[in-house]
Amino acid sequence: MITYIYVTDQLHNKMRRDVFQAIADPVRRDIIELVSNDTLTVNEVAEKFEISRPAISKHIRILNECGIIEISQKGRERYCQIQPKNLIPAFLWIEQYKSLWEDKIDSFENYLMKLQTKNKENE
Amino acid sequence: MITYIYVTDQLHNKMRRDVFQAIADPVRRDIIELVSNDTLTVNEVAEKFEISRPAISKHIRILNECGIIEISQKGRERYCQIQPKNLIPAFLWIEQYKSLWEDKIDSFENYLMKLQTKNKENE
DNA sequence: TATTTGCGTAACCGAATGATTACATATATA
DNA sequence: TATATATGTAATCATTCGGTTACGCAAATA
Repeated sequence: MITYIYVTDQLHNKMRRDVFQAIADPVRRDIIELVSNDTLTVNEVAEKFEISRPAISKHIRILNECGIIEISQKGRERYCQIQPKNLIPAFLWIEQYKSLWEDKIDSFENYLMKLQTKNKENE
Repeated sequence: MITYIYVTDQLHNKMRRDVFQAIADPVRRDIIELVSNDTLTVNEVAEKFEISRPAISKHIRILNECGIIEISQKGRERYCQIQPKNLIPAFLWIEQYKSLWEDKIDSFENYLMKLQTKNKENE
């Protein structure tokens, strides 16, 4: 499963742009959380953070470039809306290990159960 | 939900160590995939990649530091095993948006269904 | 029309990242 | 015991990242 691409910006920098890299930053995760409740303008998003508006602007651009945030311009305002389906690749990647951790938890529970049974036998 | 911590290494560098940052790197995702099937030594992991062994060693250290990979030393060999339950925080974070993308897909399906119904009426 | 507002972008900066090579060290083997 | 092997780590480097300030420009408003 290929989950990432490389893009080149105007200054010849190579950047990875994929969902995993997008959600790696805690600020961006907070932005996603914000716009998942409301459709907010860039400024409204920026107001919620301590860091500068241009910094938020950049984060939003990254989220937009990998499709997690959709932007609709209305006059001079840009409304940010979540596009949740673009989180699916990341979800699926992690989900493939779900059975593994469920097995481990299960066997741990079994271990605890056996322990309890043993203790009861000793009472 | 706090999903990350900052640690300081011996050279006074500050690094984020959390699951999201761990799985942000495609090489580390590939390592996770590898050791989810087999328990492999560090060298066996390194053999599967083009990059140098020390580079892989570092990646494994990062995965180990955030608990995704467990290491058991046997003689001079270090066996790497997946510890899948430490993927759960990332899984849960993404999963909270599942209902959103399911709603959107659902409404898209509804839209398609309505379209088909309309077409049938026109036949 | 002049001013304010919303927001992108350029230039810059320090720190983090990911790689490399060279080396150290403990364990296995001849 | 001498050598080979498995692996971590230090030093170093180029690149990327995430932030800042300064500025530009189009749209709204006075």
